Amino acid sequence: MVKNNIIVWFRNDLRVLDNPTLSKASKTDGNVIPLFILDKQLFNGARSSQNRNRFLIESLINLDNNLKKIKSRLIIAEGDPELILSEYCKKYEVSSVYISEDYTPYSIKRDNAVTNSLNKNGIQVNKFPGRLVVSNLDAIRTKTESIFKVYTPFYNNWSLIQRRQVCPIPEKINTPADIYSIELPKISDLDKKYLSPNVSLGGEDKALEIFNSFKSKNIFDYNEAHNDLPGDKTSRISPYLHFGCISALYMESSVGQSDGETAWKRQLCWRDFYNYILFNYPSNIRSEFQEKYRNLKWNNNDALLKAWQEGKTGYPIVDAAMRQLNNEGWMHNRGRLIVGSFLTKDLFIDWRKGEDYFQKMLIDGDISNNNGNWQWIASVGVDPAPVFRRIFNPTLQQEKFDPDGVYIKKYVPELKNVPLKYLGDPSLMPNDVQEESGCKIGKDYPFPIINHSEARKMTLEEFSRV
DNA sequence: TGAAATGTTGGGGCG
DNA sequence: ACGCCCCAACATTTC
Repeated sequence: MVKNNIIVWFRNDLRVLDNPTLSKASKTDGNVIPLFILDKQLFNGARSSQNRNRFLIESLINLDNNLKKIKSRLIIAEGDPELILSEYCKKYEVSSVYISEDYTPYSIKRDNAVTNSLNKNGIQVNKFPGRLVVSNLDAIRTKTESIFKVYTPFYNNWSLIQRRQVCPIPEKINTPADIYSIELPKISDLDKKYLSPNVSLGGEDKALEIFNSFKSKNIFDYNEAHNDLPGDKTSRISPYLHFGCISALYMESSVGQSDGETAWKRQLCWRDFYNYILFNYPSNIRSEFQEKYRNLKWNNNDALLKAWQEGKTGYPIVDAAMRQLNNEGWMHNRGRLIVGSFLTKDLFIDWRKGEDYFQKMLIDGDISNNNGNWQWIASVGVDPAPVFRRIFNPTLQQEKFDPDGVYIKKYVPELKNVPLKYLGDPSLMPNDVQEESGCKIGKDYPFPIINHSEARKMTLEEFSRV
C-alpha cells in the first residue's frame, strides 16, 4: 500500500481562498487530512487571550463549513503538536505534512522541532508561503546585504518584490471518512472574566464581507481619514489577518493604485516589516532593539498600570481608547498610539507591560506587530526617531483626532454631558459646571493621574541619561 | 480710550 | 507615517 496521504496542518491560515498550502495539497494524488491542533500552550498559556480564543473557535467553525463546501471537513485534535502529528501520520498513512510559513520565535521553534521529529520517521514537512504579502524573508537585504532597520527603505524594496499567484479555492478536497476528531471547545465554557462584550465575529466569510465593504468605500479616503477616531475609517481587518482568515496577498492584489489604496497597502507592508524584524531579531521579543535603552529605569507602579488598563487615568482620550479595548477586544490605530505614548512616556511604565495587556485583550494580538509597534511608540525599537518626536500630548491628540468628543463620549459615558472645552481636561471644570454635567471630578471621573508636561520633562531626562 | 491681559498663529528646532 | 514646545509677533478682549 502506498503511503501518500497528506496532513494540512492549519495554524494561522484559517481560510480556503488563497491558501497555497491547502491548494498544493488538493493537487496531489493522495487523500488530504485538514487538521487543526488545539495547542494548550497557545490556548491557555501566559500570553493567551479569551477574546482571541473565542475568535479562533468561530474561525474554526467557519473553516469547517467552508471545507465542507469542497467535500472535506476540519479535523480537530488537542495536545502537543509533535505527538499528535506523529500519531496521526502513523495511524492514517501520511507521507507529508503541509504547513504555511509562520515567523514568530515560538512558531519557528515549534515547526523546527516538529519537522525534525517527523523527518526521523520518514515523513516530509513541506512549508508554503501565505502568511505575508511577500515570503522568503531571509532573502530581503539591503544593497550591502544587511537587514533593513528603517521602514521606508524596506517598503521601497518590498514594493518591487515579485508576488506569487493568488490561489483560488480548491474545487474538491478528498478527505477520508473515518478520521478521528474531537469537538471544539464551547464558547460558553471560556472564562468570562476577560471576555469583552462587543467583539466582532471570527471566520473567513466575515473577513471577506468586511474587506469587500472596505475596498469599495472607505479605502478611497484612507490616506486622509485613517486617523479619525469617531469615524473609524480603518479596515478593521487586523484580527482576520492574525488568524489568516483572509490573505494579505489576496487583499493587496484586489486593490488599485489610488492614494487611499496605496496608503492602505503601506499598512500591509508594516505587518510584513515587523514579521521580518522579529524573524531577524528574535531577542526583540523580550528586550529593546536599541541596546542603549535597555537600561531605562521604568516606573514600576501597579496602581498607575491598573488605572491605565481600566481607562481611569483622568485623560479622556486615553480612557476612551482603553475602554474601547476592554469593550471590543480591539482599538483604533490612533488610539493605540495615544495610549502607548501615555503608558511609556507619561506614566513611564515598561512597554512590555503594555504589550502584555494588549496581547491579553486584542483579538488581533499578533506577536510580531504588537512587539514592533510597542517598541516603536516606546522609542526603543527599529525605525528610530528621537524620543521627543514620539511623546504625544493627550490633550492635543484629542483636539486633532476627536475634535467633537464623539469618540470620548461613546466610550466614557460619565463625560456625556461635559462641555467640549473641558474634554481635554475635565478636572478644570468649575464646580457649577461639574454639577450641571453630572460629573463630579474625583467621584464620577478621576483627577488626572499624572501631569503631562512634568512627566514629559522627566521622560526626556531619563532618555538622555542612558 | 489705552494699557494690560488674554488669545491665536507660525516658524525654529529639538539627540 | 504617525510631534510638540517655545517664543515672538500680532489680534482681540477686558477694565
